[in-house]
Amino acid sequence: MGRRSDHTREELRELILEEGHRQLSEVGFARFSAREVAKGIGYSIGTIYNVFGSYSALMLALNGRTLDIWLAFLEERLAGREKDRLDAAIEAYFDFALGHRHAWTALYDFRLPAGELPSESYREKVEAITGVIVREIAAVLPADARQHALPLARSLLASVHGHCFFAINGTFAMLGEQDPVGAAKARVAEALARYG
Amino acid sequence: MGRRSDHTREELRELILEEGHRQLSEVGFARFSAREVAKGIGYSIGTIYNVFGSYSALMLALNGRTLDIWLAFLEERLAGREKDRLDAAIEAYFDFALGHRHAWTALYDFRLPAGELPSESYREKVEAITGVIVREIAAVLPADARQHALPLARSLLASVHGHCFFAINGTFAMLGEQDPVGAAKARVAEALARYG
DNA sequence: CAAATTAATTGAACGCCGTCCAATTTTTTA
DNA sequence: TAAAAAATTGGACGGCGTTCAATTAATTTG
Repeated sequence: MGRRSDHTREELRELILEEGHRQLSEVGFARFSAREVAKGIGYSIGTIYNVFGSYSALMLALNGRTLDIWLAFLEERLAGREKDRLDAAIEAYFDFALGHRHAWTALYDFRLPAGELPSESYREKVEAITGVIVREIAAVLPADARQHALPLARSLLASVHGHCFFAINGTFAMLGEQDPVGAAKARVAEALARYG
Repeated sequence: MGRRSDHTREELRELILEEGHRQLSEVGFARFSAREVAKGIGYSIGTIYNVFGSYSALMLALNGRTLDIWLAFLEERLAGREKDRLDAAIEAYFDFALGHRHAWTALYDFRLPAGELPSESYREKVEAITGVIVREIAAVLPADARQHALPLARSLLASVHGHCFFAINGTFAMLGEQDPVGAAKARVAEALARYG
């Protein structure tokens, strides 16, 4: 088969990302393959390479999509919430990771080959999620401590991430921890307590 | 070539682990291959399978070796230290991860296929490292708060892990965090302050 | 000591993978 | 309508984990 006009380049890109994310969510990073995505949309492997150029570019785009979904999920959980917004954000972190286990895990399992850098748009997505946490932390800090919101947000994100990661990869189960979410909330509360 | 007697089964196991860990540390998990290890020790791929049975069993043994080295590293850093032992442990966490980047990363990049469980000996190694932290936390807690040492240790390990992970995978760099170790120490100190 | 048995080792074969690219076909341009 | 450009294919390549029949050496048995 030669040139087709079933889809524009943009449609094709969207088709691949849609099917790719579906498959990634289903089989997980270790079993994910670009060839299988091509099969799934009825195109050949070569077409994936036409559109994305490489496996890492595809993975980065898929992880970008996960970040998009994650951000939307987080904002939705916070929307309209009056009290305990940070706790809600922590719960959302865990719920998203547990509910999209494979996609979430792929965010960290996939590493760019040495020398390659994440695109600007990928960085923006990561920063957008961080931005939500910065905003929520700033909101609970006393006015004279607001300048600590960004460093605190980065650090508390790391703490929550560690708890979530151990919950998902089995480390906590191995060590007998039964309430990872509660532990994460406690650590965040202690950090904030310092600023009165 | 048929049966040889160059090495006993135990020697062969050790040979494979030695070379495997060397290669894993050099090329990282994504590029690591059992075939290449076989080449490295002058045996065929079949022999690796005779000794370990599968790729996951080999990886688990290699990660077990990393945990052994990590535990020894941690204990050595703490040996003879009088003050700020927990801070020293946190520094050791980061220093080990940074100094053995590929091996440390492989501990988390490699996931057992669904259904397989880590061996008892692997669990013991993880618990041994946790045990060090439990001990150090218990030592700084007031006597009437000692029962919190284990849950606190699990949780603070997760926090420190999150910081270390973000330091190594580039998330912190992306977000402008310049002092991951300092942030981790601050979070741990705040958690302990509560029992102060 | 010789013959039979057991154990270890090999490497080709299989079906995957990411990657590349010459050939083909359609669309667009001239 | 002819020429140029763009898109799509799928075979080829070298790699991977895994399996296993064949081979060879060590060990046991008679």
